[in-house]
Amino acid sequence: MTGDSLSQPDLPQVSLSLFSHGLDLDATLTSGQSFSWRRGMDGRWRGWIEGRPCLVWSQGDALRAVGPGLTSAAVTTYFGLELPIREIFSSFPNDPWLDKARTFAPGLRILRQEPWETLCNFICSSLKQIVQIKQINHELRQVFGDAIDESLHSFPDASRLALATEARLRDCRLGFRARHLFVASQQIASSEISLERIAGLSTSEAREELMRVQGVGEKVANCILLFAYGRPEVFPIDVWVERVLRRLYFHDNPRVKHEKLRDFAESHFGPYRGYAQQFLFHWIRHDSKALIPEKKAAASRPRKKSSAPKPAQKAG
DNA sequence: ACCCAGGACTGAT
DNA sequence: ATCAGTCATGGG
Repeated sequence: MTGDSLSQPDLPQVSLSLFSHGLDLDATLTSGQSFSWRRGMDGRWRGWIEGRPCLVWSQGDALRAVGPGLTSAAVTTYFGLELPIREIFSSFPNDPWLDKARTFAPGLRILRQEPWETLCNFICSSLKQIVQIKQINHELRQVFGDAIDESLHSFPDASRLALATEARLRDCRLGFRARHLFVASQQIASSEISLERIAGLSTSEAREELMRVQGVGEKVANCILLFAYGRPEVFPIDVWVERVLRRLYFHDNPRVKHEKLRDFAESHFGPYRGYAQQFLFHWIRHDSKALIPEKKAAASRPRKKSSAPKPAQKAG
């Protein structure tokens, strides 16, 4: 079980120290975009960058990373350290809710992950909690991945999962998602759909192509575009984000349709609305005071600022 | 026991 | 084109 089937060539250990630009690892790695990082007792995170195992942690203003074959370019791209975060923030609208969300975790960033694993993670995300998606990711690695050591396994590629059976996938707690993941693996392994080609398409074309994959609808496609293909303008609306939009932005219109929420987000949150979405998502899931019951919310809703987000005047 | 979870697919209108 | 029903499973 050790040694002969290692997928990792024997690369030299690399230790990096990069300027973190305010990156908050804890917020970023617990914000429901990646599912393979685990925090050790020492607060350091063990996970994967470009298919290689590594250890990352914050040290003052530095982001430290250690792992075999690691490059500063890989770490920089993965954590989005090259992106103009000040410009992203200044592009946000004047919006008290978004301000609260951003203040709650200003170091939250959007990762640029591998498309295949991200595709699998979000196919498995349907009606699953984040802790369960992490469990499924771990299970898929243990059962189908290559062993780096006893408890560390790479994520299986599409051709590997395509050789499995739906029943064996189902054993990884996948439930009804087993068929989706199985068919998706075959679609990718057979090159019926090319994840590499999608990188060169426009966002709308890429979304259309991703939705040809079994188990990928609009929301999952948007998550893949945002968290793997670096498209900051997509705004995934899951049950939590929909809840925020309804309660905080459309309080006066309880029957507003999903389509209207999508159109509002497109026009309201600016060109980096994917980041706005992620701040809102992380805020409502981790701040117990973010979403309070409706009647109290109405009482404590900010009123002073006249430039508050328009709560969708009159559903047209 | 009950409700919910980073939804997608299907078949009936 | 919209719309309810259905799909497994585990956490709280």
